[in-house]
Amino acid sequence: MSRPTNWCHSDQNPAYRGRMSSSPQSSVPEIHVAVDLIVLTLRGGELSVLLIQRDDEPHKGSWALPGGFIEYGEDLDGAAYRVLSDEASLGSGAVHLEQVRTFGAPGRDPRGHVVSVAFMALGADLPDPLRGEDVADARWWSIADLDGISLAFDHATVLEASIERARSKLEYTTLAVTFLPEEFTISQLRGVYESVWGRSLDAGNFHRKATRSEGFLVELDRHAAPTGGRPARLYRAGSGTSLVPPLLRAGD
Amino acid sequence: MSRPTNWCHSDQNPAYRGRMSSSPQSSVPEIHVAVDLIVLTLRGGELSVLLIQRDDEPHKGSWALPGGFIEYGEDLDGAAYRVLSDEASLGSGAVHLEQVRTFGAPGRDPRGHVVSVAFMALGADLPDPLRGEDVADARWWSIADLDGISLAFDHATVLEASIERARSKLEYTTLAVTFLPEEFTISQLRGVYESVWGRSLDAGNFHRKATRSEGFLVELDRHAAPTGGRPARLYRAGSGTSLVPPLLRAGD
DNA sequence: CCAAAAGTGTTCTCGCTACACCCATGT
DNA sequence: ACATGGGTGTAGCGAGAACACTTTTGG
Repeated sequence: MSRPTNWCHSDQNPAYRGRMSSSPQSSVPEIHVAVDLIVLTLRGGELSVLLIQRDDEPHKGSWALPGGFIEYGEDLDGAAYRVLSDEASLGSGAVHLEQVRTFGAPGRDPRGHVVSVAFMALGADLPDPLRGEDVADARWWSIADLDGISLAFDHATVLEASIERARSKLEYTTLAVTFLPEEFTISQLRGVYESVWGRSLDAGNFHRKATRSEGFLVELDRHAAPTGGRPARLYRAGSGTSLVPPLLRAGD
Repeated sequence: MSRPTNWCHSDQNPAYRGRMSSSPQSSVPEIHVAVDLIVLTLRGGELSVLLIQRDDEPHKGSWALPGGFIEYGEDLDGAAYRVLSDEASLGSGAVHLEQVRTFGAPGRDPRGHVVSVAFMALGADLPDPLRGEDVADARWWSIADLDGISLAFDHATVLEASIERARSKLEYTTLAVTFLPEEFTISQLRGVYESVWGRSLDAGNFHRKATRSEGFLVELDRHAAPTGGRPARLYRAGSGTSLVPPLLRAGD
């Protein structure tokens, strides 16, 4: 990373010299680094996000994304997993974690300059959150129900960017399986696409495209319990990560 | 931003309380925030990146990406533009700037924990860099010539991620025009795709697809000076940003 | 007239859509 | 039997690839 060449302040700010001592003598306030988590799952066929109601100023009473500061020496992913486990009681095996973008406008947090790395976490049927400290409430929100709600900080923007990222990645990656349990049917997989994209897909065509994408699915010998019709074959996720050809959402 | 809810350290570290005072009393060293720039342009039909040869430890003598620390209160984009102007003498009008990803592994800089936001900057026929302070050398490298070279820090990874991002975005956005001057011909545009993707494209088919993509190009009444054949019509960039249908690189 | 680059036309193929149709189960 | 969801077959359409062909310039 960094500091490739002329360190902009290397000759002005002692904090940037040598081994980066921990206490700069200057009175310049520090920039803080945080992670924000956009935890997405499907609840009853609805794409849903985990939000927390703030119990402190600023934005007291507003709904916000879970997040927290990064500790010195901690990996970005590690911090995201820690927040996930602290605030959503989710182990690292249960979710797919992926960096979305970093937000660092100086005015986004009224208390100071906070640079926040947004992480998207996708999981299958995640449990109801435990209420953490300093939290008035915590619960899953269906994306559709968030229309009139205004989120704290710039979290509406962050959430919007993450959802669009997820929608887009379903097209050309095998990301959809992260919304499902270990074993699943093609119908369940189609349900993921329909829920995330908000449109219905032709069952027959979807079946063909999904089963023919190299590396997407592994066929099992078992079938799911029937739900009023022919029992569906079970599959698990294949080893591939990219979907060729892609599964496009374009066609109206 | 953030700090949505239970601030992980809000009750332990005074720096995270109230208005975020600038001088924590604890002895925990600070995390520093930097930007790294992947400046890409076309030089003689070759996709090229601006690198700087380090004049200080660590990695003294190695080639690295230009970069610098973010100042308190400074926007991420603003910091990127500042580094661009300081180290590459490029004004903000000349380039397209876009965030790629943030790298924050604690061991990536031996001097301390530096979280670095990578920005990709694309421009048309950018000038040779001026040599900044603390820089042994600075020059354009053709991507192809970098094969055996090992870059400082984790910059090889950062560069690789950026190039793949650029290649991919040419498919479904109008990003290619940022590599060209204000007015250009379809052949020049095709040359961008060929250089970045490293493969040749059918001139006729490309012409049709480019001119028929809504919002991609604006046709001008003038023509370029002929180069041994029929003079090519001039175009300038249209107002659209996404390319529908996309221009895929898949075929062979 | 010839070479070379800019554009246009044409054919073939392949993937997707729509929808008909058969399969396997519960009631 | 019939309803319901799982899965396959198939005709038609539309976009891309390959390449022939026309246009417009310079030598």
